Amino acid sequence: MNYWLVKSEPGAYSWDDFTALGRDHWDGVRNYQARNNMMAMKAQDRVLFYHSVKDKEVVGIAEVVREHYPDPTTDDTRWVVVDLAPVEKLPKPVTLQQIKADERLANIALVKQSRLSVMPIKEEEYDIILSLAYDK
DNA sequence: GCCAACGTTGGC
DNA sequence: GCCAACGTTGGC
Repeated sequence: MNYWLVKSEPGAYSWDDFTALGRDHWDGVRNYQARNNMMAMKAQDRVLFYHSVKDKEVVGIAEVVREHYPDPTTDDTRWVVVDLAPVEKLPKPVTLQQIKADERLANIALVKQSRLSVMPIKEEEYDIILSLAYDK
């Protein structure tokens, strides 16, 4: 089991949009590093759903339900999508501020590489983020 | 709304 | 193959 974090601007595509659909393909990734991360995703991997720009917080957990396949929104064969389904909404969103304030999370890509939209998360880091979501 | 960081493109 | 110009992302 691997762990990931994906970003979306809530104005463009929010957690609520995602849960309303129940399942959706994650399209529009046009960055090689992010694409490579998606290609490494396996069914059942856990994916943190992060709202960028406006909220700047992790809002929910999703699950990979279909591994990568060609992006149906483009003819360009370089790009792929995965299918994700919501698992649960976090009882309390974990803000970027909280993540930055926690020294155990100092090395996650969300902080180090702010422009990457699909990134791997270590299991320990995933656990820490969930503990922040559930403890407070 | 601004701008820093960074990825991509294209001229040479 | 280098690098300047340009576009985009996302935090502030």
